[in-house]
Amino acid sequence: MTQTVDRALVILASLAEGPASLEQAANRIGVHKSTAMRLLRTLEEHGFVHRQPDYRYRLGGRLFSLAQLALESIDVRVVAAPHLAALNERCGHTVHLAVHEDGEVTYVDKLESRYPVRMYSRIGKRAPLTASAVGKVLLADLPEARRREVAEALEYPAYTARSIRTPEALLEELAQVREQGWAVDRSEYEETVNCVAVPIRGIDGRVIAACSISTPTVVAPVGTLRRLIPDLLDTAAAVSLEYGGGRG
Amino acid sequence: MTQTVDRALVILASLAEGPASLEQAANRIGVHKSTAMRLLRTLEEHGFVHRQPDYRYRLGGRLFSLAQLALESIDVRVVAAPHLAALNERCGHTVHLAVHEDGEVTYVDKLESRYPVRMYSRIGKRAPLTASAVGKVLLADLPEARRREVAEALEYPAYTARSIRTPEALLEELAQVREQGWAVDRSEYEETVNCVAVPIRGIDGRVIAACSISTPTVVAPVGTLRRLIPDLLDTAAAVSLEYGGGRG
DNA sequence: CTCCCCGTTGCGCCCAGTGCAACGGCTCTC
DNA sequence: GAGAGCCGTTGCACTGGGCGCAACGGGGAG
Repeated sequence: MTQTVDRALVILASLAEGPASLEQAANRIGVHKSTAMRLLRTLEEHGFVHRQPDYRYRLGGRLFSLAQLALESIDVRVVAAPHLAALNERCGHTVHLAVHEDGEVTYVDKLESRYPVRMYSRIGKRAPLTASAVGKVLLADLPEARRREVAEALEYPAYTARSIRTPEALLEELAQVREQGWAVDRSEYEETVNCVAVPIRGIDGRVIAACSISTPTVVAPVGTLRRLIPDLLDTAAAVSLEYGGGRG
Repeated sequence: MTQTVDRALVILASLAEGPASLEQAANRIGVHKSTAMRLLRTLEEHGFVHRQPDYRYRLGGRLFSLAQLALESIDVRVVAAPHLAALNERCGHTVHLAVHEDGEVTYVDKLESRYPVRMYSRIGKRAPLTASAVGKVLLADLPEARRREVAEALEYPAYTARSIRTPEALLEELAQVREQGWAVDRSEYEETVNCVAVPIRGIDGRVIAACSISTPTVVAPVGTLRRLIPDLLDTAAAVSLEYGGGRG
């Protein structure tokens, strides 16, 4: 679109192949060296390229700080919304989007079931990490040490007869979740609700959110819910991909 | 320097504060929204910004791939050279710059001692990881698991009477190196040579190279060498800082 | 000392980037 | 349901700024 910016970005990308002198850089994008110099100077002023003592240019530290900030500033909800809507359209059940926040699960988005019997929840509602499918998915991705630390610190109330009651049991289940790539909640929080969840991953591969389908036990037994996992996984994959900007 | 590129980079940096609509972005840098749009489009074509489903712009995945590539393409030698020269000027001893390569240490730069009795070495020379101060520094930064793995795989020849002979002894010493931030070699490779080394860190904090001062034992005992450590640490810090592009 | 290489700078041309204004799809309101 | 307002998009004419050229200068090699 705009020629100048276009050239500047091409020259920046070309530096990814390795440091270059002024003339090399100019040749790479086919412009006069004076033009390349002005572009590189501007990039340098902003820290996107760095000048080595031998006068060659290389990629600069600003790229790192920006990449770091980008990870934090991205809003998952917006990216996920249409995909969740499509999933909800297909299966008709309650769909949730949740993130890990202060030792609890927070539901940041929700689409209502089309079935007459619905489970209660709302956006902003919080749930225990120990007794929800989304909680397990979010915990399972933590590094081994941190996972153990969190598991030890959590409380394990008996929400139902099936609730997980010990750190050991939780860690064992998390290992399984890591392996199979999805988690299930069989009436572990509310007696009448089952749930399956899958991870949504950020650009760096880390889990940033979890996406789930929840159903009252009277509407769908766990077996029925399991058959929805492929669709759920596809949805999460689509969100992860788009969230990554297609590149990365 | 060039107005267009300058504006594009400012708009890019402003997105680090969070996603923005077209008008917000235009206001942030004080240009007409049509101008901002052209800039953002160009940035988008190159993947530096990404458009969310709600039409807002956020930082794009290209930043991550570039940041990744930058880590690999940076040439430590060029950045370190003047600092090493200054260090050599001050202390008069042999100064080395070394990196970890294929299970050995490779000296990538060297400045000669001003003393008549000199140790032998040259750029490109390789040395064992187990019996050199630079080797210990480079090993000490590896993650725990990888460190143990490498330690197990290495050989432990008796270069001298003081050479480290077992993985256990090496790992114990590496723990100390991690703690104190520098490593020493007391005639462990060559009977007549002592050496102290410190790490040079990349933008991500990982050790990318090691810098050392080596002396024949007849010129300086270990005690004398230890007094040079602060200067050595300052030198390494200066290199690390410049290597990071001043930002990051 | 001269030559050569490469980064730097001043200059004039003209193209490309800019701001304006009109368009259109969308949502909210009455 | 019509109107209003918001915001992204597009076509256009102007001119400012980006462009290539050519000359300068410093450092290294022969």
